[in-house]
Amino acid sequence: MEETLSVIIHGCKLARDLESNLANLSGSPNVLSNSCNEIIRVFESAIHRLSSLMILINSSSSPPPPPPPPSSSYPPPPPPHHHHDNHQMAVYGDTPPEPRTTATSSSDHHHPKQAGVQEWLKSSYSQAIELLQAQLLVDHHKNPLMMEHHQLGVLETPPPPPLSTTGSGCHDVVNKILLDDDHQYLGVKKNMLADNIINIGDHDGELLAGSTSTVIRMRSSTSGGDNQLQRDEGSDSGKSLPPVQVPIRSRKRKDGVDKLTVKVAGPRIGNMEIPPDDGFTWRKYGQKEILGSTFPRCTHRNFYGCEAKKQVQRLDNDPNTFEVTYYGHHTCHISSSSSTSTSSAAANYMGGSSGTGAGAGAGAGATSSSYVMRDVIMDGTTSTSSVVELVDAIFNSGMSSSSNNSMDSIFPSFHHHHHHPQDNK
DNA sequence: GATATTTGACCGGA
DNA sequence: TCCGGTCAAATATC
Repeated sequence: MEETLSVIIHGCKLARDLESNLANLSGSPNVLSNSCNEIIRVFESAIHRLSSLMILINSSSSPPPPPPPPSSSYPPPPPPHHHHDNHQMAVYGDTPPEPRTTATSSSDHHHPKQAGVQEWLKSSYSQAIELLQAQLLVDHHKNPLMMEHHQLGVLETPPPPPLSTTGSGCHDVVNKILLDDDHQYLGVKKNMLADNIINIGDHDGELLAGSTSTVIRMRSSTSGGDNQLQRDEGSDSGKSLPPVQVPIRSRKRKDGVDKLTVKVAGPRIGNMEIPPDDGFTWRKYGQKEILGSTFPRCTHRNFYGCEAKKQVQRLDNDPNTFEVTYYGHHTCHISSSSSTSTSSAAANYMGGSSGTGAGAGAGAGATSSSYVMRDVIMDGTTSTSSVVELVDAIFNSGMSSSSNNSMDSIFPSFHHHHHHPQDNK
């Protein structure tokens, strides 16, 4: 029994560690995912031990032992629910509740704890992301520099090789994340990083990445100006961020909305004219020829009253790469059905998506985007949604292609909440 | 008909 | 004044 309790305690410890490092790991979705998996494994082990113990006790007609003490850090598992139900992670009570069904299954009743924990950790992915994002935002507000330090510290940044969109490089990054972040115990989940994700960084910053030097950067744009902090710890390990908070000046949108820029490799198959689907539903509302750019800049907005926007600019020097800049934050969880998505393995990145890229045919069907990446990073103080979603995107590289990638299946109700963009005006 | 994209025009910031 | 973001009517698709 003591051993079982120690397992439970270990699980609680892991959960607490995860909670305490949530902000720090916001840029390492793979680490988070593995942490969750580890926690699940630990508790599953505890459940199995307890089950065996109970069998022994029952066989000897002894009174059943008291239930294992619940984790003080993590709340009890949520009520039984359908696998695809989108319920909130109760542990992070600040996350807005999502619609959930009241469906219960017999299997859930058989192993409420196991099912609860697993469901909690596995089926609340989007919630976790949102949560993470909120947490990240809070911490980022507290100490932007430290956040960036964390972000950069997690990802080692070797000298960028020639820009490449091959997946192997991204996988290398994942490995680095796990190893460098001292979370080896979590293991390495390969093939998680979207191949399409080439770089995440400040819109005005230089390109940091190649496939093996992908960097997730968190930049602050709390104040205007271009004098933003340009630090790349990964590539220059000799530098260390000072423990003091230095004013960070970065470009801030005139309307005060922060932005997040990522570079996304275009699809390697299918229509290479459009960026991959980022998992959100976007509506293109503008296209502008930009001086000095070969390709026009497309502007997209999100539906559903969400204030998020994004701009998609194909790079002149690398037409297969799209620079996607996200503004604002998502207040929705909408996602396109990705019916036309090239769906790259790349994760669906931020909130919205879509697009059909320039020249794409219009039509309702076009709403599904082909951009592939989900939010990634926000470089602004008020930005809230992106970082997490980037994470989401990264993780979704493996998930998104699966049947449950369809956000529609997760948020079917959104189909009934379409709002014409004009409504938002 | 509903919904989404295209595209020229308008407007504001630098 | 130029550049770029947004608007909104026209157009396309389902």
